[in-house]
Order: sequence, then C-alpha cells, then structure tokens
Amino acid sequence: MAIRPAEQLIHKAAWLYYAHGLRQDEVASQLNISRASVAMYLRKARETGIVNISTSTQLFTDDVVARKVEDAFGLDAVWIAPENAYLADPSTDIAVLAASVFLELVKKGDRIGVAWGRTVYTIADIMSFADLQDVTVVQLCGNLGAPYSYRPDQCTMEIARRLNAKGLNFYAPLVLSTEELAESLRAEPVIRDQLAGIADCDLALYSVGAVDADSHLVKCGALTPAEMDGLRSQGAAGVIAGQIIDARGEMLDCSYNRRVISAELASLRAIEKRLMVVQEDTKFEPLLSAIAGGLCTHLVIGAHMAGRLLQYAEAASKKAS
Amino acid sequence: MAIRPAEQLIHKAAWLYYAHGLRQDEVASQLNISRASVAMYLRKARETGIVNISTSTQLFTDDVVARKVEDAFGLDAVWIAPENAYLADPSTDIAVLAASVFLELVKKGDRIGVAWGRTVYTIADIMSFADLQDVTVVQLCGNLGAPYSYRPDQCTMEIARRLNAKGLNFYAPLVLSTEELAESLRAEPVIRDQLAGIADCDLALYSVGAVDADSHLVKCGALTPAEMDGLRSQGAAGVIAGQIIDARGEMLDCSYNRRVISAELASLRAIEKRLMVVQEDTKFEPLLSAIAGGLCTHLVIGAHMAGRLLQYAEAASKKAS
DNA sequence: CACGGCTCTCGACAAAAGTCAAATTTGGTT
DNA sequence: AACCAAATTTGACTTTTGTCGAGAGCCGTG
Repeated sequence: MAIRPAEQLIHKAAWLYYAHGLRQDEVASQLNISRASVAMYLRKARETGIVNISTSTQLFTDDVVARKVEDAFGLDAVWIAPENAYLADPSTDIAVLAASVFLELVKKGDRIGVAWGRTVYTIADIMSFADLQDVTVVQLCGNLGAPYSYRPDQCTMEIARRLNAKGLNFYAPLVLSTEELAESLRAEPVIRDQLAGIADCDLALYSVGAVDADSHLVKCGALTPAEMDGLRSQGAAGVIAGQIIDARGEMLDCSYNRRVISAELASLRAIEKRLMVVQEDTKFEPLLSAIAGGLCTHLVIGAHMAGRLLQYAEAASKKAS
Repeated sequence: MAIRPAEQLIHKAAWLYYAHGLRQDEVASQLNISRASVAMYLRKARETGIVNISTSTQLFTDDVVARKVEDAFGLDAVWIAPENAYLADPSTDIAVLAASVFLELVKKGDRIGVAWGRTVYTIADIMSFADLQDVTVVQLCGNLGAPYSYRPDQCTMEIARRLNAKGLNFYAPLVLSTEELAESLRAEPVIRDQLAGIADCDLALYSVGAVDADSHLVKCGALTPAEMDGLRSQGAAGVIAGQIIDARGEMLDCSYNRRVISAELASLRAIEKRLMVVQEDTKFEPLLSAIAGGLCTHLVIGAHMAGRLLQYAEAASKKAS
C-alpha cells in the first residue's frame, strides 16, 4: 500500500478540507501540490475511511410500522426501506440501508460474524469504508467452491477490507460427503477454535435463504433440486449460514445438516446483536422461522415484507384471543 | 422549525445522495423537485446532523510526542495539533481538532459537562452538527453577566444545539457577594440537584484559565486585577470552571472560591472522560496544575505546548534519579 | 377578499470538484 | 550507472455543485 509520507499527506488534506472546511485549491496551496492531487487524496481518504460520511437511519426506524413489527415479534430494532417512491431497484435500497445500519451498529473492538449469500455480498459491495483497526470479522460457515461469484470467504474478506479490519476465514468446506468426515473435521483444533469463537461475537450479519431450487445451496451444488424438495417435505423452512432450519427456527434433523461445517444455532443466539437482512418478498416463511428461532434481534426489510409480517402477527393474535 | 414533510424530504434527499451516491440532478428528478432545492436540502441535512462527515483524529494521537506526553503524565489520550506547517492561525487548528475529538468521544445516551471560556466557545462555534437525541449537555458552573459574548450558558446551549441534544442550564450566578448567600443558594434544591448531577457525567469539556489580568474572571468583573494578583501570591495557579486552583490542582482556600457556584473538583474527577483543551502557550503552569490535580484524562494541545510539557517531565525525572 | 409578510422553489450563472492522458518522479534491478 | 516499470503528479478539460435574485405559493389579518 501507500508509504508513510503519502498517508500523512492524505490525512493532512482530508483534515484541511473536511475539518477546516478549506476549498481544494486552498488545501493545494497549503500543501504545495496541485489541486488535482488534492482531489485524488480526498478520494483515497474516503476510500480508506479516514473520513467518514454517514447518514442517519433514524427515519427508517421512526416509522410506525417499524415500531409495530418490533413489538409484535419482540425484536430490538427494525428498519424498513420504503419500497415505493424511492429507487428503481428496491432491493438495492434495502442493501444500502442495511449497510448503513450495520456501520451504525459496529463499535470499536467488536468481533463480527458474517454469513454468506447474495444479500450479504450485495451489502458488502455497496458498504462505505471505515477505519476500525481493532475490529475482527469472522466467517460464520464453511466455504463453497467457485461456481458462484460470492463465496463465504469473499463476503468476510470484502467486509473486513471495507472496515479496515482483520478478517478471519474458515478453512473448511461448507458441506462434506459423509457425516463422519464432518465430525472429525469439526474436532480439528483449527476448526474447533473458529467455531468456538463465534459465540464471542458482538454482532452478526446474515440473511435467511429460501428452501427452493433458487437457493445458493442448489446453485453451488451442495444440494440437488430433488434433495431440496425432499428436505422441504421433511419440514425445512429456511437456510441460515448454510444450514437448514425448520419452522420453529431449530436445526432440522437431517443428514445434510450433520455434514455441514457452520456456526451452531446456539452460538448465533449467543451473539448480542443479530442483524438479519431480507431483500426478497419470497422469503416470508424463512424469515418467520428465523424470528421464531430467536436468530434475529435487528431486522432490515422492505415495506412490503413489513406489511406481511404485521398482517401475520395480527391474524395470530386474533386467533389467540 | 421545519414541518414534518420538509424533514422527510431532507432525509430522502440526503439518503439518495449520500447513501446511494446519486448525483444531485438524479435526486432532483427522483423527488420531482429542482436541483437547486436538492442542494439546499443537502446543506440543511448537514447542518442538522442527518448526515455526518467526520475525519479521523488518529494521526494526531499517533504522534510519538503524544505517546510520550501520555506516558509522562499518566493521561489516557493526548492529541497534538502540529503548529507549524498547517494553517495561518494555529489556535483555530487546536479548536477544530478538539471539536473532532469531542465528537469522537461522545456516545449515545451520554451526559456531558461543559465549562466556560473562550476556548470552549470557539470549539462550540466550529463544531459540526450531529444528531444525538438522547444526549444531555449540562453546564458545569454558574452564569456570568453579559459584557462578554461567550457566557457559560451560551457555551452549553450552543453545544447542545449542535448535537441536537438537551441542554441543562445553571440558573445561578457564578459568583456571589457573600459566602453565606452562596452557601444557601447551593442548598436550594434546583441548584443542589444540578450540582449533584455533575458527577454523573460521562464526559467533560473544559479548558484551564490563567491567573492574570487577561482572565475572563477579570474581564467579566468577577474579580479585579488587584484581587487576581493577590490570589496569585496566595498560590493561585489556574482557573477551572470559574474556580481558582493551586499548583497541586486543589481548590485554593480563599473567600472567592467559597462565593462561587460551580462544580466541585471531586465531581469533576468522578467524570470518566475529562477532555481538556488548551490553546494558549501562556497557560503552561495552569495546565500543569490541572494535570497534577487529576482534572484531565484526555488532552488536546499544540505542538509547542507538548514540547514544553515533555521538557518539564524530563527535567523532573532527571532530578528524581 | 385583498394585502403584506413569510417561506419555499426555481432558473441561470459562477464556482468548485472530478477526470484523464501525458509527463514526471521514484524505487528497484541489471 | 543506466534502465525499466510502477506509481505519482500535473494541466487542461468536463461535469457537478453552490448561490442568488426573481417569482410563486401560503397563511393570518385588516
């Protein structure tokens, strides 16, 4: 990377420009360099996280609907991206919101668990940079081969890079061919330590997957569409960190789950802040299961999904009374 | 202030521009308003603290000298503004740095004590805006009349305004004419509560004053130059929140101090983070006294002052050995 | 209902910031 | 010492942003 004096210059330029409010040409003459260089330094400063530009996500929690969802499902905080008037692509809006919320939740010294999926990767991709030297980002589940562009380790590393944090990868496959092999691999010191360290996280970031042929598990070849169907008829309701959960949010008792190397649900529940982000409206049932299983304390969803959740909660409470 | 829909628009504009990275004209067409309005909304968003632009103060603590000062005086953190190559007015640089450091130290839910003086007011004046709704800013000392533009309550209120926080003022004069009156006023429930609440603060912001005719105490008429001289010969070494301290950083035993309504030193010491900012090089002795009295855990000073502190510490350790 | 007084909005211009290819410096290697 | 490759810097150009006065809309009041 850049050597010492360059770092220094970037910092000085950022300081004069953002803190003192000088114009770029003023900064340039102060530092005896051209204005173009100043512009470049400033871009680097933003990319390095030396300067931080963050917008409050207040408005998205202030929403009445968000409050209702919090109450109905006993969640700590809910953010709702208004799907209507905003952007062409609503799912981008959810990801941008999720990235902001994530950065708001991260604190110095934190240990962060990151799972895997299109949603998580999208978030990592649009997340702005920050300078959190003493943060550790740990991978929550084993790796999957290359056919897909967003692999578990990539999610972890990309987020670590953006935060200027340490990334801790999982050097094991997500799923193995026999239960015995998975068992012995889990007993390996390297893997065991990594798994044990998950419960020590302060914050987790994941989504929940649907149990259908579109799932990453199918696309990556971990499961065939037929196997997926079979699991569904056995009660599979969602996918968390590469593992199949049932409607109560508990691990489904099946061979696949026993062959997987990933975070135990108990470890995930031990994490104080569990940020779940759901982009697709089709993931209603999986989300319900995850909430039921206590796998989520903080939630980022779209307006439509929020509506469905509320509708469901109201129906449930009516039936109860 | 602005009504609801306007707030909403500001927020949306800020969101699309800063979080999504759209251009102003794109935001304008999204929201069906002119680009000029977008520019105006964005300015308001910055002024309201809906968007936060902060630059890391890392570089100023990373300094070797800063480390040495920390070690020599047992301080938690020291920031040094390099006085040479930067700006025309070095004292502005210290204030800007102090404001950034202050904003970095403030956390949600904090209670902040603010004292009074030119330094504090300068910091308040250049501090950028933030949106910390659940923060309380309390005034550390009684009020002084109007001849001066920066009164204690103004310092408090201005900082509260910038943070979008609650301001808690002190409705009592800083200094009274008799000790008896001060005594009874301190016993008043309103005042007593305020004084008692100071020890509950999480963060304090103050400077230290010099004991000379330039002091605010003299300029505001609380003391005459002659009285000031007298106090100095009695051992006065500095001014903290309107009170006179001696070289050990303890309250000087004098009539003036007994007539003052202000935070007790013990309350100040009970505050976890005590951020002291010193702009003028002439305040070397007062600063030493304040440090000696444990009135400061975090320190923002200029390079020259840092040099003098180190020189002093080295001389002291040499004598000791 | 017409009249100020008020804020909000817009168009046009000026100022500032971003970009890119060419030139220059830097650091390392033969 | 000479050379090359990579990184840095710059000037010239384009795009984007800030600003200001004019005009439009919106009350409460006489």
